[in-house]
Amino acid sequence: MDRDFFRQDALALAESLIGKTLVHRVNGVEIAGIISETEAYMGVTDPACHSFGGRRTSRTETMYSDGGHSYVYLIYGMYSCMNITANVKDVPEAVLIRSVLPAWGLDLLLENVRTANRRKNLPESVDDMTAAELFSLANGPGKLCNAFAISRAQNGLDMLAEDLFVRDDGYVPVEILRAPRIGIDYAGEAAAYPWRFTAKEQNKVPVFKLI
DNA sequence: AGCACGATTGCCT
DNA sequence: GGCAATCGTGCTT
Repeated sequence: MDRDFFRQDALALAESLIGKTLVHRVNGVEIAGIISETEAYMGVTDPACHSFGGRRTSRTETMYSDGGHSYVYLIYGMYSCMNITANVKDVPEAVLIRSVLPAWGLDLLLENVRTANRRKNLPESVDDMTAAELFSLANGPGKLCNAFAISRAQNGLDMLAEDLFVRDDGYVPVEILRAPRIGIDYAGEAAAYPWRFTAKEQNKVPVFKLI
């Protein structure tokens, strides 16, 4: 991807990211998955967005960077949320990555999930997991950050560098569905805007065709 | 310095 | 379907 790809507004970027691959390189090992669910946060005019009304604090500072940087914050005191900044510098829009379909680096990904959930009885190997079981390891914003080892240590990274980035592996969603965003009931009428994008699922797994 | 609450998840009934 | 876990953030004092 190039810088212009990320300089779309958040609504366009959120849709464009469905089917792209999110990659995190940890100690030379690549964890990667196909993005299957996103939400657009449209900046100063969006009551659900952290930068609503131009709010600019130490937490929201990276939202004001140029398109294509990571914005990672902590939610509910226990989970990280991974966003990618949209639009140009000083226009604080972002796209929340809500779900990915794990595709590469599955051994390390499973190990990350096991480390974050020591009490749960998770499979020891990916070899005997179905696609639906693999999908369940990263099908939520907090879960995918655990699976990808993303925390606030990864806040503000340039997504055009080689640590945490997006690439196009040729997967195209069979169909993109739109729905209201999750967990923003406080946002008034904006809570009903269809600014969440999902890849259509069949048998509990998002479906892509390889071009 | 204090406080209310959240772009969530998993476990319980 | 309800609810607890858990703490940084932003706003008030």
